[in-house]
Formats: sequence, C-alpha cells, structure tokens
Amino acid sequence: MPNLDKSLVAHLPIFSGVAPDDLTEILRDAQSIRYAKGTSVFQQDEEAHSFFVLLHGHLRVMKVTPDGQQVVVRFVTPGDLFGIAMAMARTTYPASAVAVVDSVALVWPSAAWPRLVAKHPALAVNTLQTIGSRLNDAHTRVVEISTQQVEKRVAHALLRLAQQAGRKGEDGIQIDFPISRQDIAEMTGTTLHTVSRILSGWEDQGLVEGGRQKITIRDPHKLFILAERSVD
Amino acid sequence: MPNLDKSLVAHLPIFSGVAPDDLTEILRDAQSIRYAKGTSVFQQDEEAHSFFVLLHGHLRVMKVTPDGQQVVVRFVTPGDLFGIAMAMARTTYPASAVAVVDSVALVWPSAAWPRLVAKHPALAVNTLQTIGSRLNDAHTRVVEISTQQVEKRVAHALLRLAQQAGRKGEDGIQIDFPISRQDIAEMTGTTLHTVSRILSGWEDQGLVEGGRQKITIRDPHKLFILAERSVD
DNA sequence: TGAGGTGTTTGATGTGGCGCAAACAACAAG
DNA sequence: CTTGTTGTTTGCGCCACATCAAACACCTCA
Repeated sequence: MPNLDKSLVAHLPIFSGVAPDDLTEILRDAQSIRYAKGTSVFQQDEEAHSFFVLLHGHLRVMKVTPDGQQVVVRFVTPGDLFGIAMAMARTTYPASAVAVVDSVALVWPSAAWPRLVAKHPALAVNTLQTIGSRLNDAHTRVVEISTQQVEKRVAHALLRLAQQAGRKGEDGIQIDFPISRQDIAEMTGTTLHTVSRILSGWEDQGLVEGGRQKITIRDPHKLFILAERSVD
Repeated sequence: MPNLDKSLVAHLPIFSGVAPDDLTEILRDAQSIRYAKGTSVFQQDEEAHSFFVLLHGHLRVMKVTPDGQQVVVRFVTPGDLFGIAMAMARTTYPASAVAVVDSVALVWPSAAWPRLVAKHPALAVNTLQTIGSRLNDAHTRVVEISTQQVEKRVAHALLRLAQQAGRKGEDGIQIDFPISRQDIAEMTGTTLHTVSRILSGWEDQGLVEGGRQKITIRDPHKLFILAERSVD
C-alpha cells in the first residue's frame, strides 16, 4: 500500500494505540479500491473474502429477507470499519453493501485478520469497541421500533443521519449523500408512503425541506423536540 | 476463586484458546455470587462496576425507555458472558439484568478487564465473537420487527427460546424458566393481550400449551412452518 | 379458608399506518 | 425536445393491532 499516506488513517479509532511502525506494517496488507456510485462492495451471504475501512464516500448496508423485503442496517461513513464478518467468526457477509456515491475503501483480505490481531492486540480491542457501539445502536433501534410511533422514529433517524453525515449549509443541515424516502422507510420499519406524508407535513411547518433524494433539516431543534416529546 | 472447579468453565467459548494456567490466573480475580430469584444483578445507567459469566440460572436483560416502557433485550443462559459494558468503552450499563430464577454468576471487577485482555488476547478475540453474534441477533430482530407481522414474530421468539432454554419433556419442549406473556410481548414489540390471543389460538390448534408463566411447545415443527411461511 | 396480589383471557371499540392506485416531478439518454 | 425511468406525492379504504375494560385463574400468606 505504498500510495497511501499513513497520516490519513492514523487517527482512526480502529488504529488508536497502534504504533506508527506497526501501522505501516498493517497497511502493507491493504489495497485501496474505488467503488463507483451504485456498485456493490459485497453481497449478503457471499463468501467474506475481505474486510474494509471506508476512506471516502458513503455506503448503504442492507439486509434482504427471504421474501425480498429490504431493511437498511446502517450507512457507512468515512473512517468506519465494515465487512468484518470473520471477526465474528462468520464465513459469509450478513448483509450487502452498496456505494451510494463514488467511494474509496481500504481493503484487507479476510485471511489476514487472525494474523493481524495476533500481532496487534489493540486491533481486537478497538474493534470490540466499534462492534460494541454498533450493538448499542441496534438495541436502541429495537427499542425505538418496538415502542415509538412512526413519526418519532423518522425524526430520530433524520437526526442521527444529520449527526453522522450532515453538511451544514445556509438554510440548515443537509444529508451529505443521496437518500430516498424508501431508504428512510427501510431504516424505520415503515413504508415510503408514510415517510413521504410525514416529511410533507414537516415541510409545511418549515421543519425540513425535501427534494429528490435530498433532505435538508431547517430546524433541528424543533425536530429534536418532536423526537423526544412523549405522546400527548 | 478457590472454591470453583476450573473444569466447569474451561469449555466456555469465552475461555477457548486460553491455557489452563492462564485460566487459573483469570479466575483468581473472580468471585461467584448468588442472586435470588427476582434480584437485580445490575441496573441500567448505573456505574459498570463488574462484568459477569452466568454459571447457573437465568436472567432477563431489559431496557426501559424514558417514559417507562420496557423492552426485553435478551435472556441470559448459563455460560453466557454479560454486563461487559466496559469492553465497549462504556462506563455505565446500557440495560438492567434481573434473575428470573435463583442464579449464580462469576463476577469480575470491571477494572480488571484491561489487564486481563492485555495479558490474554484470546479473551478479546472470543468476546469479539460473542458480541458479534449478539449484534447479528439484534439485526435479525430489527429485520423481523420491521417486516413481519406479530404472529410470526412470536413464533420466532418462541422457537428461539426453545432452542436456548428448552427442556424436552414428555409432551414437548418447555421453556426452562418462568416467562410471562408480558415478557414475550416485550421481546416481540407487541402487547401482552395480543400475545395471549395468539397463544390461545395456538393452544386450540394443539400447537402449544400455556400456563401461568409457563409455555410448552407441543408441535415445534408446525410452529416452525408457521414462523417461516410467507403471508398468504 | 379467605383475601389480596399477580398473571391470563376475552370482548368491544378505535385507529395508525399499510396497501393500492394514480398522478406528478425530476432526471437521463437519445 | 421527447420519451422512458425513477423517485415523490396524495387520496381512499381497510385491517391488524392497540387500547380500554372486565372477568377470571392461580398462588401466597395470614
């Protein structure tokens, strides 16, 4: 991996506590690959040949049910570790990842993982924390879907998106990649119709501003209030 | 931890790949504690003072929302690692654990974790796999709640319970600890009323047999069919 | 043996949001 | 500019499920 500047990745949480020399060694096993918008990075149930760190762009990770329904698991943002199926003792990917914009990722062969963690235990510890926080997110999501009604769930989803992929603009926070109502529906366990209705309603109140695969949050605070307040 | 036979825990997944001598050392930091039925093991948001391995009994792990709604995160069965908040860089527990029957757990002070993983990297790797499979479960649950209707979710929940805590009896598989309709409702994101109705229906068809905090699965295969078949 | 607590069942009624359908808007390609 | 494609909006009817309400079964303890 000679073309990659170490300083670009040294600060990433996965590499925290890793000595510079060790990092050089770790990066030697990786190559950086570009994925064009719309391209699949890996597919659910396919052999887990690689694991990744996203350098640039955004990915949508989703699961498909046997009967063809999709659920968005999460969006990957730069710096994120993903596709680490084998760290969890899986041989196949539990979900599919698709680039929603042109993206670049560091790619290691899965086979390198055992050796890497053996040599650099910090990797295991850091990964553990990453997965831990992801587990936390998943549980939060279960709680939300189980107890809150759709409008609040959508509000939460939007705020979360804004937090991890929000670009501050003139007129509010914009989600930094193309995202459809369908996507939001699949994140919150509802239908694109309901999402559309909700967003339309909010738009009338000046809370958000819609567009084709585009959402701008005009009034984050009000949205937050809406997300937190208990049902009247 | 002088009173504990090493052979009792040596086979547990968390300790796989740990040399006997190392295990002895690890166990030195632990004590075994008994929790009477109904007792709290730890509370949501409280300082994460310890982490645990369940030796005997069953625990219910649940989250409470700000407005008081409960969601059952999982049931802990013997051999399970739990309460490992600090492994995920948390200082407080994200959920509460209560003994549903008299239980016994190995307890380590959280403070010991960093030293233990540093000395025994296999621990981190094993824990990573445990958490990984738990993340998988959580995602499966999100997918189920998002896409399936209540009856199928309850069927799945029951089958999962049977698998991890089923005791084979004369007339079918019984869940090995007291579990209420309310519990099942909180596992599946519905109400105890709906669960009761569904179970009553199944009982009429000879699929299951109910009772006070007791469920016996009379016909696991039919239940499985029901859980898997797509909506007509 | 009775009384109170805790879990379960079942009915009646209401509704959130899904399914279906159709029109519309934005974009891409020829 | 035209046409096809893909995403969005909106109306309407319905149904799975929640909510409310009440009776009931079982367990414990005095």
